[in-house]
Amino acid sequence: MDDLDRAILRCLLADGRATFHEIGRRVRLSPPAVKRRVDRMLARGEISHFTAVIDPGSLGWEVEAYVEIYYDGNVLKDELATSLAGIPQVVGVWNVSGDADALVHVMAGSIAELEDTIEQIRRTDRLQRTRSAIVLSRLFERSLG
Amino acid sequence: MDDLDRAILRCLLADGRATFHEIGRRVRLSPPAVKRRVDRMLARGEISHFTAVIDPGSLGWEVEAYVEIYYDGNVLKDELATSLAGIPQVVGVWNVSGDADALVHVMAGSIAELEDTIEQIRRTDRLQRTRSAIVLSRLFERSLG
DNA sequence: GATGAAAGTACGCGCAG
DNA sequence: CTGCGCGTACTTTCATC
Repeated sequence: MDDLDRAILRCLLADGRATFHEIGRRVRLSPPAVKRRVDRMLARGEISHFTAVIDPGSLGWEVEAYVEIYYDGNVLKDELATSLAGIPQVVGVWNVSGDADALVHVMAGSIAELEDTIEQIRRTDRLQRTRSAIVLSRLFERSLG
Repeated sequence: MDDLDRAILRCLLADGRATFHEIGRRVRLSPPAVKRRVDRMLARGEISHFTAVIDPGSLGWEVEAYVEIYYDGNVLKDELATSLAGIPQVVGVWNVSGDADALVHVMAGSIAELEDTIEQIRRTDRLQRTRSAIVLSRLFERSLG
């Protein structure tokens, strides 16, 4: 991972479908050289994969919330992951240090659906309480370059 | 946005560099038909753009935290966004309802850098206090399909 | 379907260890 | 002298009309 790789990465973060030709033009490298470096970054896991960034709103995901969960005693990571992965509205879960034990990212179509989802989260085994923050607006979001 | 569009979207979420041929093979559509639909989704803003998903760890971003911020009185969205956008470690900011006023997503190379970053966030105008949750592990993260 | 562009592959060269 | 990484040339596949 040198400066050239980082420059290629910046191009791919900005446009994940950029051609090797176009990237090569920007970083002054031939298309095959760019491909080799991209393949290497993929093999090393530096690039996980490529994806489309979608607008949640235009897909009907109007409500977003971050829900802290507090549990009673010890809960295994796998246990928690498995039970929460079964809820489609749960799009991310992180174990955290601090007051709460875990942070859950929820996307829902409506406030009612959010309520249902939190209700479902609360049914998780040994879950003590939750503390929610509903997203009012995204101020900004950027990819790490 | 019909089922066919959603099927195409699923392909692009799984592989943002998939060719129109490959997508067409999966959804039983000709490559030009796929392209027209993708272009339409881009034009409508349903697909925002394409990008590479990178592994934060292999790029040196070893520490991740969510920082709630509480401010004193009213703070304008633009004001907050502008001042926090100046901190490179701040990768996302959302205004939220609940106890806190905003939620800040922070990525840092080390605990020391995280400390510095929180210190910087605290220097934001009219900021009263912060409450941090350091991410211990990602249990899972998925894209909304 | 046809054409032009990009991806993928093979081979040889130059440079650093 | 070996390994790595680039570029050129060529074939296959894809995009676009």
